[in-house]
Amino acid sequence: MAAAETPDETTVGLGGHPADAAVETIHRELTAFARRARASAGRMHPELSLVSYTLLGHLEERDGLRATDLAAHYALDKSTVSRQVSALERAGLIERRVDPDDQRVQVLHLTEAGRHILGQVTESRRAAFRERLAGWPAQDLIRFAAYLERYNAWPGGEPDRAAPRDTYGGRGTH
Amino acid sequence: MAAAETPDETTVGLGGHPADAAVETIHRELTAFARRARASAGRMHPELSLVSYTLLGHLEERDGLRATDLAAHYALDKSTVSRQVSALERAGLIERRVDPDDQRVQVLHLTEAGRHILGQVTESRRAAFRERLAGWPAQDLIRFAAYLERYNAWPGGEPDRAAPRDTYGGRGTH
DNA sequence: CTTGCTGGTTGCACAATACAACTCCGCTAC
DNA sequence: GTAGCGGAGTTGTATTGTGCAACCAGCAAG
Repeated sequence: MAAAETPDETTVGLGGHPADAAVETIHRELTAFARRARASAGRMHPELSLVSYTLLGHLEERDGLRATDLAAHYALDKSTVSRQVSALERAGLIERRVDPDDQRVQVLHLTEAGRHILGQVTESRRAAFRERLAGWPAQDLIRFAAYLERYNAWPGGEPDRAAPRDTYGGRGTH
Repeated sequence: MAAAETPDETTVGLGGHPADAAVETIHRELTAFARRARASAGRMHPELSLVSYTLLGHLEERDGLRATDLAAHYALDKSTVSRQVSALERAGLIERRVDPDDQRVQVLHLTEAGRHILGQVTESRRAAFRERLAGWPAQDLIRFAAYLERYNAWPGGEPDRAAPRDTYGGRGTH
């Protein structure tokens, strides 16, 4: 799957090639998707914003993360995460516990309620996705999923813990 | 989390099958992407927010759209579009002209400045995407692009003009 | 002309976010 | 030890995108 070869920038680097158009399309479609994701997510579950949902989902996968981890993972400011986490805690969906090894650190855990809500939301979100993907051949689904994973896994894209994240030239104003 | 999988497989596949996992992955990855798109876009081009960029891009493709069209297309509230359009106009990137056939309607056009800026932003955004997609075989790029298009083209998803948008049925009075 | 619909704008509220200043804590150097 | 540095979180402040509701302005029927 790696397809590490194809070093030929020629494939993706030159204007006018089908591949170039593809990049353009990917760019546009992904952006369009992003534009809507938030809106629809909000409509579906007023209870859980897209952010909250995402954070919660992340916690479900890896219990015991620190706020900083989440911030790094999503390229969010710590303050944002802090507030989101506070909200989540206030809502009783997660718990913050001080790491015995390092008093500065707060380890985050999903509560039962959190797990429950997350389950519901995931279920209905998944249903929507499934509906949307109905009719797709399994083969395509698998490939699509793989592409997305590959895309998101780009180094610098998801600096999971201790990551440089110079992807975007650091602090911007690029 | 594919634990309690309700096997309504008729849709995309059979519970617990690779296809189902794929849907799950698509769901997760797409969401993760959405979470970041905005942030990175903002960092890259303070000049043009993701929304503005998107709207502008849309106008480039189809000159002479109405604000309502954009709203429907992106599932945004008309007020939001109205404000964005105003901003864009204030910035001299687009022009609003009254439709001679219907005085209520404002037809939107890109100005030269708008086209120019859009070109720049598109170029650098494309560069980023291209960098990220470098090394992908052309075949994969094309397929990926096609998948995304197919995904976004879902009937309820992009109600171009006259949109029922009952996709997400519930009007979560937020 | 009155009613009703559609496109658009404005007032208001709110959520998400960034940035900066600050507190706490742990670690290292003196 | 104490001082100072750096990392984790929190809080203050401002900005932006957003939706909803109320509103105004044309068009189309009756």
